[in-house]
Parts: sequence; structure tokens; C-alpha cells
Amino acid sequence: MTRADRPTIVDVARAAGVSKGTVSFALNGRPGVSEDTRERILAAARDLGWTPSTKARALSVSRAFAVGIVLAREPELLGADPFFPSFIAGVERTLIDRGQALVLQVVPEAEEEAGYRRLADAGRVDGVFLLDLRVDDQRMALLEELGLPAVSIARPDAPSPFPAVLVDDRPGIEAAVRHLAELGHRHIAHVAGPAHFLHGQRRRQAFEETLAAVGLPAGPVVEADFSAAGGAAATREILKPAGGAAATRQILKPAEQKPTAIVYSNDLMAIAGLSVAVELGVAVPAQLSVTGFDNTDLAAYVTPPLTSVRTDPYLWGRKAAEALLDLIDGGTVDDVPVPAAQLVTRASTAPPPPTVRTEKR
Amino acid sequence: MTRADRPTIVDVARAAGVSKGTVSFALNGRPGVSEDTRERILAAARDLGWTPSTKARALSVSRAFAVGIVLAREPELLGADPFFPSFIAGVERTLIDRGQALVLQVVPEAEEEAGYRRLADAGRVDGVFLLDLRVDDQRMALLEELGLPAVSIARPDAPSPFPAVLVDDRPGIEAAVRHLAELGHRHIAHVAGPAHFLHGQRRRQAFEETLAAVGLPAGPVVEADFSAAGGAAATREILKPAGGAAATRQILKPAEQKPTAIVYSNDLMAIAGLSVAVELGVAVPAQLSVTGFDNTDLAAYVTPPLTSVRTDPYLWGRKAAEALLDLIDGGTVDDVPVPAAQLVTRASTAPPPPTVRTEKR
DNA sequence: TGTTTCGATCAAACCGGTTTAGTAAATCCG
DNA sequence: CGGATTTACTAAACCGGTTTGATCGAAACA
Repeated sequence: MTRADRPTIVDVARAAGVSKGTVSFALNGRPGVSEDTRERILAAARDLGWTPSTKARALSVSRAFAVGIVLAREPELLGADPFFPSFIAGVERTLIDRGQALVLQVVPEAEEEAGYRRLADAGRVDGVFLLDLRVDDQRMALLEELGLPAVSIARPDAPSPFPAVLVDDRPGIEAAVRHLAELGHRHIAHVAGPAHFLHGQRRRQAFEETLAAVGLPAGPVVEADFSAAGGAAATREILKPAGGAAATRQILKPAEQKPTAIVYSNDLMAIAGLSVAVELGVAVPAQLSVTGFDNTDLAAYVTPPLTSVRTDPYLWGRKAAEALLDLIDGGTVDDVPVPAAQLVTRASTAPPPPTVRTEKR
Repeated sequence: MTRADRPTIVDVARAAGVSKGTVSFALNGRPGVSEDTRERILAAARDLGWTPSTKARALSVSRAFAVGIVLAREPELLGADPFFPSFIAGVERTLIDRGQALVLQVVPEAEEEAGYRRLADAGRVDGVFLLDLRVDDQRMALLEELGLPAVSIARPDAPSPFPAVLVDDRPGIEAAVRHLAELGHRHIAHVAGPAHFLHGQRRRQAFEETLAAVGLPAGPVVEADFSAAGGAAATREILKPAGGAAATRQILKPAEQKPTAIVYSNDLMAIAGLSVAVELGVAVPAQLSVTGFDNTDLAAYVTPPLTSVRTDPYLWGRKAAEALLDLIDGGTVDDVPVPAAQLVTRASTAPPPPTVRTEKR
């Protein structure tokens, strides 16, 4: 009935007839062990089914052999975002190969800092990923104080002591706007993500700059929160004749001309927007073109199929993990380039209606 | 330039003028320490900003102070499923309060067993959650072999040595079917999840049993894979006049009568199904009623808003974590009841078209 | 051949906690 | 008042690895 205790390094040492120090050397590929002995040790380890205890290694080399992610998003928003699962899957691909684990922490927004402190103080992780960068993000300073190496997804807006995976949302938005412009749209609106998020802000910037670059007038921008509800509300605001009280959340001066296209900063809001259009009797794409961002699984299966920007979070995850592990190992790590996002055109974008088109000159 | 090393228990002991054993006792609330000394120790610890090293504790008490989840799903399916983020958020709520961490492992399906072994052999976790139960699931045996405590989400189909959170999808599906039956539908179809998943199987069973219970004829059941693409294909199969080659994936004999309602086993497939209906010129809900499952964020924002079954994965996560930690602490843990899922009715369900209705007798 | 160098190996210290065995002083008891 | 408990605490062992310093025999050198 006695539970077979896991073998330890001494068991292996005894079986191989050496000291435990030698076993350790043999296993870590250190010089100073004869080929003969090394093989005997490896064989003994295999026979006993021995795996070094991470706990013991962690203590003696003061490493956790784990990296962390602190997520301060609301679960509902997480669930709707295809980014995380793919990113994490990519991260794991790298971690598993290098014997590391991923410690996840999902916390209410107010406890974000506490989350990082917990990971650091308890020595649970050797480094972290920095996601959902914000404008003037305080976390870089926090992590430096905590002495925790990090890799950020996208480059922060201030000089950062940490390497970044150079994710850039701008080319994706730019492609969307140019695509619409080429179709003949002259009045394009944007449903932005929260301005305090760097990616929300950058997508919006890209929207505005590209409009200017192709010589179109600035379009209305409504800030929403990346949720379906937010996307629906924003769409209503854009499509409805600006009622008195409704103008509250409008950020830019409304163009006199009602937009013939809306660039959303994620698919979830775009899909919600499609429904609002139906409800208001606005045909998509005949009267209104719509683009999303993320190229969700669902994008190709809504009516009409959604033109969207395809990104590659799985790849980002792999690259980010490689960079972080190299950094932890003491290497000097440069920013990591990644391929630009691609626009996937589907039926939700088409030329603007002729009537509106006529007015455009 | 010397990095201030983190204080250890000896530093605290020295500061308080006691031995490190006493510090340990004081901190763990053991008897045998005078109130006086205890306070002096706690004060010293606070002053030095000392937190016990998880690594050291882990080694000496052979506990990881962490629990694990191994996910063998494809990232795309994960991304579309609102279950995981909410479940994990619930788990964290409990874990954080009890000083535990969550180790996540996302692996290709073929490496699932290896994933559990890695966690167990390296001693990374003290227990795991068992998600996505399958028919004749081998993992219970594996975990028992590995000596890893577990809590399963839903009760397995075979006697299990582990406690379960008694999630039951059947009442949700039953409510959906009854709702449709009350609206007057007589021919109802089901788009099922993969039959090798227990929840896929059980939702299907509930569908079939409820039909029988309310005296309706068995409806066609098409098995899909929970993805948008799968949902679209299944819908096409149900709505199209059964073409020659198309009958391949049809599981039940098709009812002679084309269905006036479809019960989907998740929202993602249901939303994809809505688009297929539009494409085939079938009006929802006028000609076809549709129900989903999960009550996704998006459900209320598609056209028409989707009647769906609301579940509470956040709660499940909290309860599951409590049960697992109690189990790890050596308690005897019973199965944990949770409230039944609720049907949320929206505009995607309505009475069947009169023409069809006439035929029903 | 005597000395040096080197490679292979071992014993012991160490990481930072927990836990057990032991001790001195204080308290109890008859 | 003297022996038996109890209380408060310390010293040391332990968890299972890694790493350092010392040892020893064989090969290299003078």
C-alpha cells in the first residue's frame, strides 16, 4: 500500500555507482564526466524513470522555470477576443520545448499591480509578457522595480528597458482604409477601441493618417470598448441622424455627409455593427461597407462575410516566448520583427451607392 | 550597484532576535510562540518586506502551490469559446485568495497525455482540472496513475475517483426544446457537437429525450465540430433538400418534413447558421427558429438576436478550484452542485410559419 | 624518475524554507 | 518543596537538486 515514492537523484547515483554531483554533471552535459560514466548514469536514470524535481532545481538555481502573464481584462472581453488563446498557444509551443511552464493570472483591473507583485515576490516566474499596452503604461517601471524581465507585445510609447515583439496594427488599418478608398468611398467612419490602449490609439491614428494620405476628408471616429454592445452603440451613433442628446460620445465633428463605410477596430464590434445596420435598414455592402479586425473564426460566416484584417497571434506568442527566455538566460535581446497584418477582403465591402457617389465631388 | 537581495527567513530571524524555526512557527500560526515574540517577528518581517519564498516552501513541503489545466483544443476553437476565459477567471478568484497559482498548458491534441505527465513528473502542480470530458475518457486512469488529484467539470460517464462540479447541459437544451415546442414547432433539428465529447453527447441526448417527452417526432441531428464552419455546413445540410452526396454526415433518418427550428449546441454554430439561412432565403424567425448555447457576448447583437442558454462558467471555476484545493489539502470532497442553466429567449425564436403549421396534424 | 598537469570523481556546502528532537526555564501538583 | 509537565525556544536535519573545493590516479613533461 506504500505509494512508490518518486526516485531522487541519489537513487540514480546509487544505481550508477557514482556520487550525486556526478549525476548532476552528467545530466547537464557538463565536462568532466567520462563518456562511459555518462552513459551508465543516463541508463540508470531511464531505468528508474527519474526526472529531476523542478522544485529542487528551482530552489538551488533560484529560477522558477516559468514565465507569467497577468491579464487584467474582463472575462467577457477575453472570451470574445481570439488573440489570447492563439497567443498563449504560440507561447506554449516555445515553452514546452524549453522545459518552461506558463503561469496565468486573471485579475480584476484594480488588482493588476498586485498580480505582478505576487508573481515576483513569491518568485513564481522568471519573466512576464506585457500585453494590452496602455498609453503611458506604468507597468514597465513596476517590472523594473520588481527586477522581472519582460517582453512587450508591440513597442510601448515611451522608451522601454524591455525588448518588444514589433506588432504593428497600423498597416492593417491602412490597408482597410485604402481598400475602401479604392472602391470609391469618400466618407469613412471609424469605431475605435478605448483610447487608453495603445493598440486602440494606434489603429485610430492609422485610420486618420491614411485618410489624409489618400486625400479623403477626416471621418467621424467613435470610441467604443471592443465589446459587442459598444460596437452596436457606436454604429447607431454613426448611422443615425445626429439627434440632440446622441452627440455625447461623438469624438470628431461629424462629417456633414453620412459615412458610406465603417472601419471597426475589431471583428466583434463590426459584427454587432452589421446587425445595427440591418435594424436601421441600411444594406451592407450596398449602402454601407464594413471592415473588421482580427479575422475571427466567425468573420467568414456572418452576413455578409466580413472583410477583416488577419493577424498572427500564434506567431507572436512563439517569438515573444523565445525572446523572453533568451532574455532570462542573460542574452541581449533585440526587438523582434513580425510580418505585417494582411487584409482579407470579403463581401462586406463594395463600392458606395451611386447616389451618394454622385454627391462626392 | 549591488542588487538588493531579497531578505530570507534568517534575516527576519536575526532582526527579531530569534531562530529561523521560530519565525516559521510564528508565520504559520503554530502554537509554541508567545504573543509577544510573534508580534515582534511579524513586525520584523513587515519592515524587511519579507515574503516566504515559494520555491523553498515548495521543496520542503513537497507541494507546488499551483494547480494546472491542460488544454488540448485547437486555438481557434478556444478563441471562439467563452467558456475558458470565464472559467479561468473564476478559478483565479479562488486561487489568489488561497495563495495558489495556475499553470496552463495548451498542447496539440496528440500531446495531451504528455502534457499531464510533464506537469506531474516535474512536480509543477498539486492537482488539475479535467475539462472537455470525453466519452470513455482515459484521463481519469492516467491521473490516478500519476497520483495527481483532479476535479472534473461535469460528471464523467464512468465511475471516477475524483469529485466533479455537477455541470449539466441537459436542462438548458431541454428548456430550448420545450420553448420551441410551446411555440408550436413540430419539426426540430439539432446541430450537435462532436459525439466523443461528453457535453456534445449529452446535449444531443437531452435534445432527443425532450422531443420524445413532449411527444414530438425525432428530428434530424447533424454532428458538427463546434466551429463556425462546421455550424454553417451542418445548417446547409439540414435546410437543403437532401441532395445525393450531401447525405454523408446526416446521422438520423431525415424527417420527411423540413424542420422549422434548429437547436444548436453552441452560439458560434448558431450564428454561422443564421447566415446560411439568409443565404438560402430562409427567414429567421419567420420561417425558421434558432437557438444557441453559451449566451455569448455576441448573441444579443446578431440579427435576429439569438435565443440561447446562459451558463455560468465563472461560478464553475470558483467552485471547481475550491473543491480541488480542499481535495489537495486532504479533505474528502463531494460532488459540487451548481445552478441549472437558464434559457434566454430572444427574437430568433418565434412560432413556425402557418403553412407549415397547418400540415402538422 | 620526479614533478606537473589534467581529467574524473567525490564530499560537502548551499538554496530558503519546514519540521523534529532537544533544552532550559516556568508552572503545576501532591 | 521536589519531581513532573508545560511552555518557549533553539539547533540541526531535511527536501532534492547544483556547485565548489579537494582528492586521486594517469598522462605529460623535464
